[in-house]
Amino acid sequence: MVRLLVVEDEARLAAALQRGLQAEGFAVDVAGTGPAGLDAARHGGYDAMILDVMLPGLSGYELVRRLRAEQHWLPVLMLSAKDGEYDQADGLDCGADDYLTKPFSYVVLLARLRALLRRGVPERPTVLAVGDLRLDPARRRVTRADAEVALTAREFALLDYLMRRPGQVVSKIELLDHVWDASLETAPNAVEVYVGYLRRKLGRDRLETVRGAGYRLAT
Amino acid sequence: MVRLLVVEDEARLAAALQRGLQAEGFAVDVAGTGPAGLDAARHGGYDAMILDVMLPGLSGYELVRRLRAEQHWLPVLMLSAKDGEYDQADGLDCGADDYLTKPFSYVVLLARLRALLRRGVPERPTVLAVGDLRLDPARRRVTRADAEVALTAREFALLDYLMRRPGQVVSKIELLDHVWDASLETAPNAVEVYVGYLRRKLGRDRLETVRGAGYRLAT
DNA sequence: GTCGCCGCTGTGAATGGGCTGAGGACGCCG
DNA sequence: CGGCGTCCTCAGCCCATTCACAGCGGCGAC
Repeated sequence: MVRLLVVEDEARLAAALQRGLQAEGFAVDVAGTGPAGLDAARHGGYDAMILDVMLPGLSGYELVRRLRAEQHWLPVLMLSAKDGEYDQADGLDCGADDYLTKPFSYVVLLARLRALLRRGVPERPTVLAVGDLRLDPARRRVTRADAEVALTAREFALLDYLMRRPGQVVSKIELLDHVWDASLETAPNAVEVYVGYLRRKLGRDRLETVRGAGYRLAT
Repeated sequence: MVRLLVVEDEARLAAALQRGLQAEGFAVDVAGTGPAGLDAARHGGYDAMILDVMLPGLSGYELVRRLRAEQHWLPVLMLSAKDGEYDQADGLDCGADDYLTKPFSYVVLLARLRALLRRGVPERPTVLAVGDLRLDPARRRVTRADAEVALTAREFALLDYLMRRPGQVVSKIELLDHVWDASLETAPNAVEVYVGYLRRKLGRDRLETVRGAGYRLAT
């Protein structure tokens, strides 16, 4: 018997999901708020969780983040309204395993869910490694050629974001949106400043400037 | 029917153990690597595990540590090569229940195993150890370099939580959720205060502050 | 070469995260 | 009731961190 947890505050959608999934032979529990969902996920012994992003009390992002911080590797399929306010990378970054944009097809949901269950418990997210750089999100440690590098919170967040996209060009705007608080109005120069800090600590040639486009982490 | 799990990569020894123990009336499964052993131990419903220290993929120490961190209290009998690289205390500290040094007598193995099974599932986790700190959850005692340290209930709970995640950064929010009553609205400053108390009692450098992220127990 | 723009960096100010001493609230025990 | 131990809030301090600013340097267009 495969046990699922659905965390969704919209009662009609929650009920529809529950009925549909039960018809497929799953055992389904529903939680209607973020805190209730977090608690159930912690202690309920579920095989997977379907999680809405917009939730009262605690956002889906925050919920997954906390779950992962506590070493729970329950597979998570995230549902988001496609209002563009949040984007896909956000969900995956904070520890979800797959992602669907509302409105979604029920068949697609089922297929993704089955894929997730087949994959089983995601192996513990390993340290991120690019070249001789390592970044361990849980221990919040960064090493370069096995030597520890001390980073401030902002530097760490920036490097984290770049290391999840090695070789890709990331624009300053994108970095401001994701590494800095989106609401806060910060000058793009701040990104330049922090890239400068990272270059000093990690070596000049790790972070390439792509003039007019953004930055790229050398692979 | 008593079910045993043998985790041992040396095929000849594994086979010998399996035959011998089956002759004694046990049901015996064998896993040949650390990860396979961990997985079997988690889900296999065994009554006890015989575990080699040197394993491909995941050491025996690490295997037990993870198992205990997940609140599995399966009795574990550990086997180590006596090359002195690891010592007995290591094995016991990380959560094994008994210990044998290779080469061992089969009769002794059997006797220890029977003792372990008779004792039943250890009622509580064994002593948590990090550096020269020991914390015994059952007896509610903490020692530092063999000297007892008196802690209040809250201090104890906080240290307990941190010692189950050595080296990892734990945020104040997470601590409030787990060490304090989640429902209760407590200011994050309370965490700072109690970290201060622990530092006074345990030594200044045991608890590292990771600014903007949380705290980390030095390993 | 010249010009303009983009990015880099040293300086310094404001912020706010974290630490601590003081003390109030509460429960327990004599 | 008074003393004691524990829990937790509060306010003030310290200083690492963050970021704006402004001047400089270099790249690319022409």
